[in-house]
Amino acid sequence: MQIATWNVNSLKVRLPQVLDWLAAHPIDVLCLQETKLIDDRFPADELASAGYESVFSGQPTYNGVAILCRRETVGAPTDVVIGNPLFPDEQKRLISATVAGLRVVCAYFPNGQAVGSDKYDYKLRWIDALIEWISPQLPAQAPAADTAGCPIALLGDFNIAPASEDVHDPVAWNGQVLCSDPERERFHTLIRAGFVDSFRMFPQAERSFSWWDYRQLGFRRNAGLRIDHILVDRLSASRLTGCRIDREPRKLQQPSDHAPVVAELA
DNA sequence: ATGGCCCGTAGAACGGGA
Repeated sequence: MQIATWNVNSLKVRLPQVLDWLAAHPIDVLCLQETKLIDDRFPADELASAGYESVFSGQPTYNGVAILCRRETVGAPTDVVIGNPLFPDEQKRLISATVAGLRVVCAYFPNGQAVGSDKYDYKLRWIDALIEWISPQLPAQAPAADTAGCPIALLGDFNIAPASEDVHDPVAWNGQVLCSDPERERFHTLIRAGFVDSFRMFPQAERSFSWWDYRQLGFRRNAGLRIDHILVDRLSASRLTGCRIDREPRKLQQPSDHAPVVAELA
């Protein structure tokens, strides 16, 4: 089973690339962020024709998330939850559903704009509420515990580069938004709670990133950040057979500034 | 040189992204 996440920066613009990518890769579950589409305009029919059932939560202009499920292999998503019940929010950044026994949480973390700004404060509060909401959904790690949840994966654009190795220029980015200690502490709180960073379960090339600035020839210079992640519970992590960032879509004409991340579960 | 690009909403610039 292959699960993936991709911030498409407008699904209207990127739909042909998404369809091409899905046709070329056996992706079973694809989480999208920044669809930037109201629900009435979500291309559910085109995706269904391509074999994917989708659930989505959008708004005009900004944000928007979706989960796409390959009908033939995993069927339609069930038990859909929009947003975080612990954090009422006008911004559409969170959707979760159960797919073939896996709880899939698709998240578009706030950007935060600048350390100390109101948006940064919102980002930290949003993440705190996510942690409070999702931690109890993790399967119990003690074998005797009777509160075990189902396997769970948290995929999305976290807007956090967890460590200096995830940053093309750690000195320039030191303490900046996406790299600040409070953000990284929250990422590690998720790890301590029982999530595993799929990407770091496997050997990876140095300077592996998932986002590159459109400006300054960011992609050509590999001046990027690794901010898109696939976290899975520890038991599911033992089923991982690989995790990779697919840079190919970033090379296309009119690309998203993010590349998709893919993890494979046995 | 603190901005360069891209997207949506506009129907010109501007907010937002990261």
